[in-house]
Amino acid sequence: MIMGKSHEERRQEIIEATMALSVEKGLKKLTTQAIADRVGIAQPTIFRHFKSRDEIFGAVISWVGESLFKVVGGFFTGSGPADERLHQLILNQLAFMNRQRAIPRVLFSDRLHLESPKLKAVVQKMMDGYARSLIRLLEEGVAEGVFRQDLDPEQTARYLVAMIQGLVMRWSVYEFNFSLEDEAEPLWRFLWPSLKP
Amino acid sequence: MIMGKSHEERRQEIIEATMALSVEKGLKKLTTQAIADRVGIAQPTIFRHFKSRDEIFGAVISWVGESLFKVVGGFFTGSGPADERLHQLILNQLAFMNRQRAIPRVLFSDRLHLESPKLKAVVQKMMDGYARSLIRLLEEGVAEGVFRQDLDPEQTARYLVAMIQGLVMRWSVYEFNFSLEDEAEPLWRFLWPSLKP
DNA sequence: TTGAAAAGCAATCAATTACTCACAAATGAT
DNA sequence: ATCATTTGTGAGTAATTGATTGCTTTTCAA
Repeated sequence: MIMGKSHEERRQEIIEATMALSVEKGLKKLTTQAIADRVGIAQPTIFRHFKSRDEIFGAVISWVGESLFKVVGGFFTGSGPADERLHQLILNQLAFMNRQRAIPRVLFSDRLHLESPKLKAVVQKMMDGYARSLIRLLEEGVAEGVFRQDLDPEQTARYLVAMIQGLVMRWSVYEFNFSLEDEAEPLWRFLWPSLKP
Repeated sequence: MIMGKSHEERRQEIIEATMALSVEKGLKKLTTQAIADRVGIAQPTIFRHFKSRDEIFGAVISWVGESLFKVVGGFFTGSGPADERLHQLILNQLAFMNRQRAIPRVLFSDRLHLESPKLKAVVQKMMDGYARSLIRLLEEGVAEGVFRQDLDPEQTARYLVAMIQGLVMRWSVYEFNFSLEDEAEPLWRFLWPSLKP
């Protein structure tokens, strides 16, 4: 019997295996057995490190959310003109998702939402926080005069989130067969006329 | 034993029960037992009318797709200025989805896509046909001069689809707690600056 | 060195669920 | 009216899968 890993190391291995499998196989085949096989441990050992299957997904969601916030958080509160920060935000967010393919499979999955009200609440809380930061950024831009004066920040934030989420879902459905990162600049050029003063 | 219904009637009942349940409970609880209970028949009777569970979903997808095309098809090929047709298309499509809540739960569900390659192909074929019609409409608008001359029809079609799909997914995740139809006009006003000449 | 705690596993449970089968009841064309 | 076809059902099967249990092995601090 090999027991090289500590509790925390194993937890992280399980989280990473879960994300990798969500990309490769989708959530249907994401059984505790499949995760255990991927990690190289027996299926019941999973439950030494997580109380339940849902707890694994919860940990994955938290990990992804924190990673995403590390990447884009700076643009919400950083200095510089709001339009340029929004531009960079979209660029960096799509580039991050381009690397972290588990995001659409786990975070944007309607499956998790409808199966587990608890996980749904976790995701919604994250999304709401993201939306609030985006609204603030848009408000700053309107005040600075770099966006349309009659721009509705809440509405615009909804549309921006919807657009990005729709794009990412499409990218996921098409098996990631195009570069999400390369889509960022054209998207910004398309959106800019609706934002500019 | 009551056997009032013909084969076709039962099939339709099963399709409608499946759609209703997808709205109420999501796909997780969408078992053949639940469908049978809803229709008021025994669970094995389901399999007198459908060869498999996937065949039910296939029938639902086809039915929804045909219904949607009946509503929006006219705007693709109709007469009149392309910008006004696009405007009406978005209005009518969101109004239709506002009534047919099963669409995001079934058609836009990543679950079906990843679970059944066959159903995924059916949905993608429908989506591709929709996108092609939209591209043609945009091309006509550019030729008419009612849209920007440097507008890229394929790219714009992708963005429009992504935006609508993102909005509808959000609406579904939030349990349909706002009117999708009321979102259509503001959405059009937001998008128009990116389309107009 | 040692012994309690942690990490591992084989075996198994319990629940779920799509699907089958043998047979009964209803239907409808002749 | 009759009987072949269709529609229906209760009972059961096989497969999947999250989670438990009892026991073994490894780890590591005292």
